[in-house]
Amino acid sequence: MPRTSEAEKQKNHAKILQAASRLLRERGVETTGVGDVMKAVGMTHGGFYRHFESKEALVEAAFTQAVDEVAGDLEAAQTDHDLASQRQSYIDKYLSNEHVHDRSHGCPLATLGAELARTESATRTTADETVARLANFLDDTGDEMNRKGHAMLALLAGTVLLARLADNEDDAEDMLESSRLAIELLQNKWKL
Amino acid sequence: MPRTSEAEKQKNHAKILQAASRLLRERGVETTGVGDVMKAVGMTHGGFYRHFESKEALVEAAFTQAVDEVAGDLEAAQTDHDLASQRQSYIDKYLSNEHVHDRSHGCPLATLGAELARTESATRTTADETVARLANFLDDTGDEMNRKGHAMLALLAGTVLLARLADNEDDAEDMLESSRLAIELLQNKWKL
DNA sequence: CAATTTAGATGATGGTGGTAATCTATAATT
DNA sequence: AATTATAGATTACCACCATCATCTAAATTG
Repeated sequence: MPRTSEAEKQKNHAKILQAASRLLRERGVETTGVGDVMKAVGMTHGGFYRHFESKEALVEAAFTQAVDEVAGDLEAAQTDHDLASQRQSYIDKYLSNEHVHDRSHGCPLATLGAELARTESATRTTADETVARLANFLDDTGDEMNRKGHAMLALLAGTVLLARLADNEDDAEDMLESSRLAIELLQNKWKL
Repeated sequence: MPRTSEAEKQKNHAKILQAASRLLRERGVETTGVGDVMKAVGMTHGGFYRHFESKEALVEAAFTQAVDEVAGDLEAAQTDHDLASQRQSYIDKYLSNEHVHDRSHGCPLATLGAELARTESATRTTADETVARLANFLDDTGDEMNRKGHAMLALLAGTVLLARLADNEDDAEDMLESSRLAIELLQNKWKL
């Protein structure tokens, strides 16, 4: 059957990346095999190394892809009409039931953060940069360190992390509501 | 060499649990093997199944152990003289550099939460209960759902999660300082 | 169109990890 | 003291996984 055209190769590359971006968030880095990813795109594991040098390279690319899916438009949106409403929309989506239940499309920091923190890979550095990007998107009115934005992001990520532990739908929802109130408080009463 | 006395077996059991509690937090569940744990206590993997029925049973016991190490005295302390200072001390320790850098003795929710959220194991339920315990320790003045306490815990866990991604000591410290300010705000300005 | 390159399939390799079987020396029991 | 039970060591087994070698059919090149 092989070989495929150059155009098709690029499509397949994108599909692998997409599948990885979702599967890694869904099942974690260590628990997702190269073969799983390839199977998800309808291919066998053999062709993988025509697309990526190693699993680690895939993880890095997929993480970046996940970040871009979730946050890629944020900076672009900052020149748009209503930045405040864009921020609020992001917060609302972050603190939604869908986000809690669908890891595969959610924030990669909440899902993979702990795993990445254990590594010295380039992916961890990417994750670190993502923290700054998101924090700056969430707020840029505070001090130079943007403490307000960082605190808001920590609250968001921590909320989803803990809400995903609940085996009860209502508990998860309470967790989200708690966080909404806290975010509001941070937004309105942050001094300096 | 075998066999050892009943008393020694119990000691070894405790040592295995302790090593697991630390190694799992340090390296994660999926990346820590039964053999690694046994090696850490100076034994070979063979004897493991005299102590635990499976790796999953070990994980559950070790997680509970980690929780008890970190939070076990909290409820007991609530009858003590100065609950408020005890809370503040807990928060200060949580938001410390040592906590960020020493995963092996830190809060298991921050380290293992994401991994546990993917499972349906008893350990996840334990983790869920731990959330409630800690939230109630952190605050009990609010509504019945204890939204304030839950928001505070989410902020704490999220902060440490993200601070551990920083490859720069100062960035991590800024993250912690941001969170301290936010905690203060939640403590003082939470309404209802 | 002939020659060459290569995307993806198949299968092998080496390593690891969880679990079970067996062994042995010592503790517990009678 | 003799017997029995068992903690921990050794070894084996099986499954999984990352990576590589090889094969092939089709795409690219000239």
